[in-house]
Amino acid sequence: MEQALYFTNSLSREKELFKPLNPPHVGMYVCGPTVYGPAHLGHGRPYITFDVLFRYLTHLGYKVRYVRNITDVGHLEDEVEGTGEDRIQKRARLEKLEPMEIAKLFTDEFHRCMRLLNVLPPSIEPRASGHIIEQIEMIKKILDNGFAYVSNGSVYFDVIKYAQSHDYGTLSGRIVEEQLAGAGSERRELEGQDEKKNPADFALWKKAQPNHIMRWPSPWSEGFPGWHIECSAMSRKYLGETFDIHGGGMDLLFPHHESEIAQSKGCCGHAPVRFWMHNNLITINGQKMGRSLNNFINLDQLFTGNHPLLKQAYTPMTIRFYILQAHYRSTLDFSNEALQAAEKAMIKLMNSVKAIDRIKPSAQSTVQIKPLRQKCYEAMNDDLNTAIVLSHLFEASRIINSTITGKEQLTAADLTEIKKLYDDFLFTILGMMQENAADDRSVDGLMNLILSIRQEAKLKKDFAVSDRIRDELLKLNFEIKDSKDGTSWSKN
RNA sequence: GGUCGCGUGGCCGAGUGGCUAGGCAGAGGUCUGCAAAACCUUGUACAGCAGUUCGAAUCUGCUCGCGACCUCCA
Repeated sequence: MEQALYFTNSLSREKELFKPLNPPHVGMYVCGPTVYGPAHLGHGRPYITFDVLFRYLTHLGYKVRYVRNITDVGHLEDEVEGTGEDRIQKRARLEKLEPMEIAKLFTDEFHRCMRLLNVLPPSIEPRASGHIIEQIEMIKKILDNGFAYVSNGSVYFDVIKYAQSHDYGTLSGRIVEEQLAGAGSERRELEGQDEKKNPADFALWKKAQPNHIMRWPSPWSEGFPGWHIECSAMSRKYLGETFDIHGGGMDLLFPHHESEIAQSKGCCGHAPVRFWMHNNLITINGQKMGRSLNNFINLDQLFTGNHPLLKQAYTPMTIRFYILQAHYRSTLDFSNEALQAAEKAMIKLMNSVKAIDRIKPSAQSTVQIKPLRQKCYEAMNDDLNTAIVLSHLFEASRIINSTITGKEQLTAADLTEIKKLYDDFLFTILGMMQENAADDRSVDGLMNLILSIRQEAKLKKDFAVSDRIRDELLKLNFEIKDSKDGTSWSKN
């Protein structure tokens, strides 16, 4: 099916029709995690957002190469304290672990969380530490082109020089002159600032301090790559000098992505990315959730409920649903109330999906099912509006439930249609999944036995027994529901 | 100070000129031995002020409030 997908290109700040460079192939790069700590809720959002984009593009028939990096080279821990100590190194020293051991630990942890959230693995997941050579090659080329200079063993990108022949700041709407004017009233004291010709310059290669463990040889010094160069080098290697989509959180727009553009142009002479996409941040009490603000809740803590701000545990699918209920370009505020509402809504939706099989087809349908599919496509095509897609799926849910209570009727064909709607949009594209799916057959058998005993008790009007069975099962998280047609159960 | 964005009914959260978003919570009802679920009904919402328009939550201006980023916190 041919669908015209529009999404907001951060470069123009407008919705643009997406056309890949080389259809049906799509190259997509998303900034991945730095693996020096556990992933928190704020990290969950971009990976879920771009997972949905990956899934949707794939669903539309594109051949997507999705590259998401792992940053494991570490950078400065705390420049304000002036220690210059590598973050990963600091953790390692504290916990007496090798830096790479830490990186491995949190990479595994990250993967585990992504799996639980049903985030598909990317096509390629390159590590920064495995692409030092590519980064050095790129820096060399930028130096050759005259857009960088060596200073005391470090290499800096020359923003002023670059801005004379190229647009700088187009992505973030910044003007070099204003940056240089030093308008910032409280400019921070940054380590290595005196090595730069200009405060606007940024590092491509940093010479390592003696206590810096993570280091690699280079033509300029033993050191490590600058903050931005890894994404440029790895995207170029796997997606080419120009590729379709680059995604990430809005907090990366400047300086990270702006620098990526400058580096790539400085190296190859043209812009690396055609469509930039940025998801908004998750806030808590109106403030950005982030490591630096120390107001984050780890994904694992959400899953276990083990955090002082959490009133209960939330399942991975609840988290995913909560994120999908908002549009990706809006901020999303954390609260227990919001998560609890999402949990209930999700369970309601999932229950009606399960209930489809209980419906007996009718000769005629009393409602139109077909239009829902096109409405879902329209919502996805309009800047990935997952919130609207969900509202249509709730409409389908209402139809299913009304059919069960006899208010509506559906033909076998429409039942198939509605099932396919959920398969495609809820499961395949939005990536939701049933969490407590039908365990195993022995539970089915046991439940059938117990429920038949309860049914006999009810027929004998022995409600003490029937209620006891129901209440005790509920304590074990098996919820049973009586209806005219019999009793159904679900595990919560 | 600069750049960008936000302010929607009790809560979360869609929506960019006229048509019910949706979810959660609340109220009433149907069903039911009770309960739960489900279904039906129910909401003076669009920060404030002024303007454009036949018509604005949606466009313009101003005011107030909040947030993100501002060069090495991915």
